[in-house]
Amino acid sequence: MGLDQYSQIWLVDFEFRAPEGDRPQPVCMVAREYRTGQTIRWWSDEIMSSDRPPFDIGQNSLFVAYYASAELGCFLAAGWPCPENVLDLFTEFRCRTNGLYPQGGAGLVGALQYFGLPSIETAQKESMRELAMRSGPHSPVERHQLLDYCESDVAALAKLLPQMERDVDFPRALLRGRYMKAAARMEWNGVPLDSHTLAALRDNWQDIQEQLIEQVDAGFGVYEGRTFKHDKFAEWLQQNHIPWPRLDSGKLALDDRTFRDMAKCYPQVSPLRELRHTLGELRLEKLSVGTDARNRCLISAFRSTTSRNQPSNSRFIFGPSCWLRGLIKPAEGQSMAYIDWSQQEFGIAAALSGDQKMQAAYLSGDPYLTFAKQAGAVPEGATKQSHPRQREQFKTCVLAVQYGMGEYSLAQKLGDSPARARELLKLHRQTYPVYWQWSQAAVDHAMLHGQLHSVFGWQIHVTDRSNPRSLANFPMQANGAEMLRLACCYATERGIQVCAPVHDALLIEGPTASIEKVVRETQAAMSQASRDVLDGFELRSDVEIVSSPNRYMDPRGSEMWKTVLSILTNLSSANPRIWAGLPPRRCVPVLSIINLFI
DNA sequence: TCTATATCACCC
DNA sequence: AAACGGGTGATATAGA
Repeated sequence: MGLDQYSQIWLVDFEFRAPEGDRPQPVCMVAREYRTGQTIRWWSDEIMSSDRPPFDIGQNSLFVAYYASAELGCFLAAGWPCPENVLDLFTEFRCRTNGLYPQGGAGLVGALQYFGLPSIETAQKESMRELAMRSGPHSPVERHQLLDYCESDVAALAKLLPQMERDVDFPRALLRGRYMKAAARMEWNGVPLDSHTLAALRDNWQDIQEQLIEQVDAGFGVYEGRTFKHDKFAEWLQQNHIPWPRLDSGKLALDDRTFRDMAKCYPQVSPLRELRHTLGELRLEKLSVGTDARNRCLISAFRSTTSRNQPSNSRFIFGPSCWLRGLIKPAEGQSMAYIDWSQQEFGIAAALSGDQKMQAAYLSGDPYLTFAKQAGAVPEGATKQSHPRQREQFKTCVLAVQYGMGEYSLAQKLGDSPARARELLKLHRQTYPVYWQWSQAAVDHAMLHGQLHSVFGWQIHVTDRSNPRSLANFPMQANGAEMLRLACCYATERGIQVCAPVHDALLIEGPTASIEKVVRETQAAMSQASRDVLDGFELRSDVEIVSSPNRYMDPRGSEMWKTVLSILTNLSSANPRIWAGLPPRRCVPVLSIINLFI
């Protein structure tokens, strides 16, 4: 298996405009056949007027690109069918060098540098990219320049491929390439948002902040504009004779936990705590929203060391605090569903370790309570309702084990004694000895062989800087990422409108009339993906459906959503132009809103 | 005045 | 020595 199985190998690069949040607009494309050197240069008019690419994309051809989801996004923009076989050299470079942190990064320039190949200057690259991004027509000279630049990237691919070919793990590389097609499709779809409310929040963001600060800070005087000043707070503490914990660095400890603990003895700091919390949550300026009111951003496939997607937290709607997900809203006649695997990492650990008791716990439907039963901590007949506290503790313990948490951290998390944490961890070890052996064996293998890999070949190189807890967690997280990718492939290939992947979940969309059927199909895709990764072991999934005109709401964020929206309502009653679509309401003093959620 | 670092907060 | 895996990003202060 290798390049020789293909009759044609096309190296392809596009230049395109990608206005914030909008779909890519191809500017030009260069494609070169690897062996013959036949080169095709197309400008956007040729791209957009053709219903297929000017080269073969069938079974016997290989499509090669660097970060293929971008090229495939241009395919979608042109209305072209996607290539059968995709080899993405970015992904393969990431896989090959994962954990080694190559000097020049994982971009095309970095990869060339890694192999000692010459590349064009980063500065020149920047200026060309700007030229491509520029709106408006390009002169013939500019066209020529851009096509030359585009071709230089294709030439770089032609130099990179022979360097990388020998180490490309072929069938598996194509599986990763296949995901790039799904990624392009999801980036193309995006997540529908309530642009009206988003605009209102954005427009009034400063006012909301200022009003909140004005009301609360009157009693403190620790803000300067919208900035919380450490030394002013120190002054206030001194005046009020409140001793405050400090960090090792000597600075005041200002995290929410400290505030919470201190509020127990000094309740007068509570309003400040709530204010800081609320202000810290208001981040929506950089959310990337297209002219069609859909949230779109780069999924950044294979960015993290475990091969997870890593979209920008500020641009992606699932990045910021979960109350902002209230902005997710299906268009008229449409429904959406958030479908996530139930206890995915626990299930992966159970399946891959072969620990029968752990598998039984997973299959019971409530792994946490079953763990408690297996450990003899609760009676056989215990339920979520009868033993909520016990269940919560065993749940926390399970999650802690997956992250390699020690007894002291677990004790903190539990709000219980280190002795209790030690006991829980011991119970886990006693109940699931096969899992613990398997986990230790993985870490040993990593240390001995200097690498660790997932079932479909995503690998990490182990260095002396590698953290044993990271290595222990790698099998769960990396195989979870494999599973998600497979599910995205299956779902998008079946024509399901996948809006976004969220690590252990898919957000999908469909007509309300058929949403239940689409959900079933997606769940089937996710089940299939779990069986494929876990050698037949099937993971369940949970579904949350929301239909127009309702909005998506994460229960954890619903209070916050209400609070912010009532402030907005309050502002709009003072100035109706702020939010024209809203019915008039009685004026609610801002302070009462804050008190309400203290 | 600009940049680097530390700290904090959030996501799965 | 630290003791929670994988991340991104905002903010405030210190330092150049």
